[in-house]
Order: sequence, then structure tokens, then C-alpha cells
Amino acid sequence: MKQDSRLSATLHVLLHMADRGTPMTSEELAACLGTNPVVIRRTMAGLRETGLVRSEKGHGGGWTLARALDAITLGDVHRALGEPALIALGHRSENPQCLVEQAVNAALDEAFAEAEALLAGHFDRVRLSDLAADFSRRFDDRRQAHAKHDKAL
Amino acid sequence: MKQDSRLSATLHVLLHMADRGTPMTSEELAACLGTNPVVIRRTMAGLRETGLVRSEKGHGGGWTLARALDAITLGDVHRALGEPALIALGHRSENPQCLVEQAVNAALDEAFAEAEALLAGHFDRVRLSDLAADFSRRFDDRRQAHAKHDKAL
DNA sequence: TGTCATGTAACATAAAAAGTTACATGAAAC
DNA sequence: GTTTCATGTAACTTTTTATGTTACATGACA
Repeated sequence: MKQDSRLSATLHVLLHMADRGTPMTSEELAACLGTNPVVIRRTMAGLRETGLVRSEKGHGGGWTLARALDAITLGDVHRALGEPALIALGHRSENPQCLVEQAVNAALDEAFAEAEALLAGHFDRVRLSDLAADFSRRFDDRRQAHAKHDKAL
Repeated sequence: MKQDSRLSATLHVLLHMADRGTPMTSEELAACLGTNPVVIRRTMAGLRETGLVRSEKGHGGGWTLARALDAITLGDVHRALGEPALIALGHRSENPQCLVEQAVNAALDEAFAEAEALLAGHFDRVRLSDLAADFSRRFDDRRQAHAKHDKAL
């Protein structure tokens, strides 16, 4: 199953944008991900429509966050991306005549709905500021590790 | 995201096999799903190795269930299919150098692990006999609806 | 007015599920 | 024993979706 990494990519990009403060071009953001600038523009288009980011053309232009990090949840981003399916499994056919298949679909739907609701709920509770805080913690950890290493030399 | 419908297909096939009682050929099972016999054989190969089904060659051959319906869970079938990923979202890269990406991965992994565990747990609690019972209920419902319809004529 | 940046269409690539063809192998029927 | 039926499996094609790329139009600032 090929996995959709747009949510991961978008979160990455948004955190870099917040970290920078000033507008970042599609080219700069693409470099962060090792991808193509057009991929960035295409992906960010949805976020712009939802009001999560702003874009400016011309000199000094680029992308900026339209809200504070603590005012954006993972759920907001997921919805802005068009709510891609969370569950990797699906049915063979919708509205089958076969009663066996109807029973199978019903059982799977129930299981999927449960997991999907849990995941969606989780997404709605996690803010970008939470990720930024985790980043800061990792940053400090790395700095301390380096300091220790330098001292040992 | 292309969804994997092998679990759905396999459950469908297994229930038909149980309903029949005698061996069913790949061709018959393929007809149930509107697919190709080779797809059936390929998919069932994993189930045979796990001991969920048996296959016989030659005249009167075909596929039969190796266990009772209440001794097979959805989880058994999922594992026999090679445990295909349950979550449709993924990371851009594993073990990234970028601390931002590390923070993103950590946040998503946590969310995914939670949902995946819920779904896997659900699969382990549902037996094929549960689906068969639901099928029977639907069958009776349809029969009653038909009877009512006939009476009205 | 030229440069920089986004906006977007159109096309190419990659990966995985699903479908197909072809043929080898083994078991039962005749 | 030979024919027929069925699985076993390799190799290939098709389809779908995410992703990557090229090309060019549009708008903003120096």
C-alpha cells in the first residue's frame, strides 16, 4: 500500500515557516523536504484556501503562517489537505447485492469508523505548538549532547 | 490513496466457503468476487501456509476451511495476508536528520500507533462466525421482506 | 521594465494492487 | 495409463494514486 505523506510533509513545512518568521519561498521549503517547489505550491494551495497560510508574489514574497501555532491543530491541516483517507483498507464494492459482502462491509466499516474517529479526535487535540515544543526539546538535547562532547575533548 | 481490498475479498471468500461446506474451486470463488481465479490462488496461498484453509488438486478439488468459523478472527486473516498496513498515512523519511521532521514523525507515530492498536485489537475480537451470524440475519430479513411483498400481491 | 515569486496546466515517473496469460504439477475419473 | 480437472507459480499488463517535472502565465516589487 502506498502511503500518503502529505500530512507529514505539510507539518514539516509549517514548522519551518513558523521558525523563520519571514516569508519562505516554495524553493526554500522544497529544499527542506528534498522535493520540487511545484509540489509545495500544489500542497499549500489547500491551506491557503482554508486560511492557514498566506502567499505573496514578487520580491520578498513567499509563504507565511496566517495563524499562531497554538491556533492550528493537526486536524485543521488534515482537513485543509482534503481529508485524505486515514485507513489503508477498503471494500471491494460499495452497495453490493451479495448479502455476504454486505455483512463483510458492515463489520469492516464498524472497525474502520472506530479507528478513524480515534485518529481524527487525536488530530484535533494536537496543536502545531505541541510539535514546536517537542522540536525545542530535541534541539536542547542535541545542544547539551554537543556541549558534553566538546568538554570531553 | 489506493485502498487494499484483500481483507474484504478474503473474508467474503471464506464465508462463501463455509456456507458451501464442500470444496470450492478458484474459479467459483473468483466468480463470487468478479475477479480472476489466479488472484484467488495468490491471495489464498498465505492463508494455506497459516493453516486457515486447505487446497486439493484434481477432480473434486478446491478450497476448504481448515477451522471452524468461530476459531478464525479477522486478525488471523489480516496476519495471514502479511499484515498489510492499516493506516494510509506515512512519513516522508525514516530516521531524518532534521529535528523538525523528527518531531513531526514522533507526533504522527504516536497517533498512528494508537489507532492501529485499536483496529488490530478489534480485529482480534471479531470472529468469522460473527460475520456469518450477521449474514444469516440479513438473509432472514430479506426473506421476510419478500414474503410481505408476495402477500401484498 | 526586468526580476522574482506564486498559480496552474500538462505531462512524466514510481510503486503497489489487481488482472491476465501461460504453463508446470498433481489427483481423480474414465 | 491417459484424459481431465484443479492448484501452483512465474511473468507480464493494466490501473490507480502519489509524486516529480517542465513550461508558461500572472502579479508584485525594485
